[in-house]
Amino acid sequence: MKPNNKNGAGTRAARRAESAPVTIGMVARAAGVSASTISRILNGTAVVSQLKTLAVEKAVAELGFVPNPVARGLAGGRTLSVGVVAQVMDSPFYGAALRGIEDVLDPAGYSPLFVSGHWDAGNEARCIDVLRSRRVDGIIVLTGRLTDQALKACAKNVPVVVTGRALKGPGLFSLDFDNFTGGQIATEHLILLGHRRIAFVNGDPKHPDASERLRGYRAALDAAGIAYDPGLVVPGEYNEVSGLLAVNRLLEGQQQFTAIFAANDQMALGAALALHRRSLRVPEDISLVGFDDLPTSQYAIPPLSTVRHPAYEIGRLAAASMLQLLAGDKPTEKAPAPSFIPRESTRRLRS
Amino acid sequence: MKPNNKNGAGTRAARRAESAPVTIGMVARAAGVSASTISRILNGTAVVSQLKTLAVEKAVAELGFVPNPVARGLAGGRTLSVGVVAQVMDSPFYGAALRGIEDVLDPAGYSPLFVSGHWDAGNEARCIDVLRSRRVDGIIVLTGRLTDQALKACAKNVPVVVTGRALKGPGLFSLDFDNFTGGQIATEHLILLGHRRIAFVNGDPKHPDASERLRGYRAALDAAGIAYDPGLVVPGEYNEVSGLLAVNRLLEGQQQFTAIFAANDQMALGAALALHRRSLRVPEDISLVGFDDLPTSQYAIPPLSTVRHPAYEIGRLAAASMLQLLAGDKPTEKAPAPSFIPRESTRRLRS
DNA sequence: TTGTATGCGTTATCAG
DNA sequence: CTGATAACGCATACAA
Repeated sequence: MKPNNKNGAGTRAARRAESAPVTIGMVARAAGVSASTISRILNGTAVVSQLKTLAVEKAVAELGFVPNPVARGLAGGRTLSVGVVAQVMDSPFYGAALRGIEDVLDPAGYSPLFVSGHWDAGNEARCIDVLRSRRVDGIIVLTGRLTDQALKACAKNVPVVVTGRALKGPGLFSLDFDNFTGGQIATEHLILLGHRRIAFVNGDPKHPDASERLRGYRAALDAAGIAYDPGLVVPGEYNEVSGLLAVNRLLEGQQQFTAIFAANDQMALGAALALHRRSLRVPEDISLVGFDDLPTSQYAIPPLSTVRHPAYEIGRLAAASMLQLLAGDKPTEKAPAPSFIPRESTRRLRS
Repeated sequence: MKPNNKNGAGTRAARRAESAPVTIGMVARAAGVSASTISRILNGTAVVSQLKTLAVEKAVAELGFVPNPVARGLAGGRTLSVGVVAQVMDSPFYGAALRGIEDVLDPAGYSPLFVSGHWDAGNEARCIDVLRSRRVDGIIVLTGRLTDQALKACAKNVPVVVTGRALKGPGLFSLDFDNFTGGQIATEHLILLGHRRIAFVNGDPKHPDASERLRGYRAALDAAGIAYDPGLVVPGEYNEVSGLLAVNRLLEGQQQFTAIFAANDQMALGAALALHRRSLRVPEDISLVGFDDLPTSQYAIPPLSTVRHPAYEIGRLAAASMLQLLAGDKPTEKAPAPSFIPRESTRRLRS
């Protein structure tokens, strides 16, 4: 009989006092089986007799055994964690997506590991390294700036789900929101209300979304036979202050316009304030539409007409796809189509 | 010469193709030293000769060796990760705090592991179990609903930093924002402007913050010799719609008031919309102040006067405190004092 | 100062 | 179907 060190309190283990770090070995002894059997039962790796299964389940329950994910990660390669590369944690848009991801991953027993890329390809690459070093089972990239190539390379080693682009491949799944159509329907809405001089506040050109939304804007203009006027397109950076500045520039440039389409809600809100400062009323004097439908947009004054970009839902779908990939299945999720949410910031052009 | 299995592609390792999972052993061979030495150099556990140190550093750089946190966690007990119990990922307030935490933890080599408690004590307890099972080195709890006792118990096993309450102890540090004073200065501001009928939109009573802010409101009233009128205090839930509803209730209740103090900005924004719907202008007819100073509040129409509650900064401080705790030091950080940010939603009562 | 042996808690491999 | 036994990659006590 070999000496069993059941006395606990080993050198290092002692640090983590009482709080019962029950190990698989303890369960094994309690149930009168080997550790391998426990592992097999818990993971469904092989069939074991009813008898032992019951005994083990009982022991597990009584001792309150919880497998150590760290050890599990080292031994088996699975850590039951998936990395999420977001860009900025505190953007209302990403926040919702993260919640969606968490809501799906959690019930499946997976933990998300969030890291921020800060809209920088190099930084995103570093994030991926961190995640991989932590042995995440999969990586979700929320609309990053990494090259398609980098993503494909990454997918060779670990399942990848990416939003904001179309890019399928082995171990790689993408969920692409249709920003083009989004930009189009927003513009069409304004055109339908009689507007012809429609300004566009562009998003950060570094974001792939932005150019698509602009393309949609131009397509709608084209379809309505309205000439594209570059003077009506002003740059922005997807935040409130840039929307405010953009409208100031527009106004100072003596541009004539009756409506503004901002490439996201945050800029639209900034634009609204700029108009307010000049005593221009929305929508009486100027119609305004945004993009994203942030939770706060419906409480803006006036409530903002916008294109719904369901971040929470996209987060859920991305996580669900990852779960499929992890299970060895081929994901079939599809990003929801954009839809227009008319509220009170737009109105028919007075003729 | 023992057979060195340098051929790579072992049974399981094969799965993670190429992408160089450089191990400490490979560096050891390359540098001509033992693995222990590498470990010692990387962790500063012991003094090693300049010569070997240089050789190792060179090998590490050339091979691009990155210690595997998983293995490190199993062996040493440290995972270089700290758990963060937030409540709702997509609240603008928590978003900022999370960013602050990440910004401090990341340079220190620690990864945050975010989990959402959803304002439920039971759920928070479960979150802590998850975090502990993942062997995080420390836990940051952002204003949860756990009992002080539960927190103290937890701190026995792992360092804990908690915001939103005063609760020091061994391995336990707290960062308490002064909500009382915050409520007080907001109310004082309105009183100074000549307002005496000041409505208060309360926060979710389940949040500890809310009652403190209310207490501050009452204290300011008292100090100014204004009688407290329960009819002017209406319940809210810390979100926009509840602020809107609260004001509706106030208006329908035929209450007379010239100013509103909402216990957070989100409710203040909802309140603003409710007033707008009734054609009551802010601040001409009603003055409005919020609490938190969300990034969007300065772009509200009109820009919202509010109490600054620096979420990002608090996140940073919490993370910094955790780093101290982890280093064996006693944290000395202190939550910033609340300050009032006058903007355009308040004005002197016309006499 | 440095290398060797051992262990961390699981999973995977291989005999039975 | 089941139990030893060997990894997993690193940190540490121990010996040198």
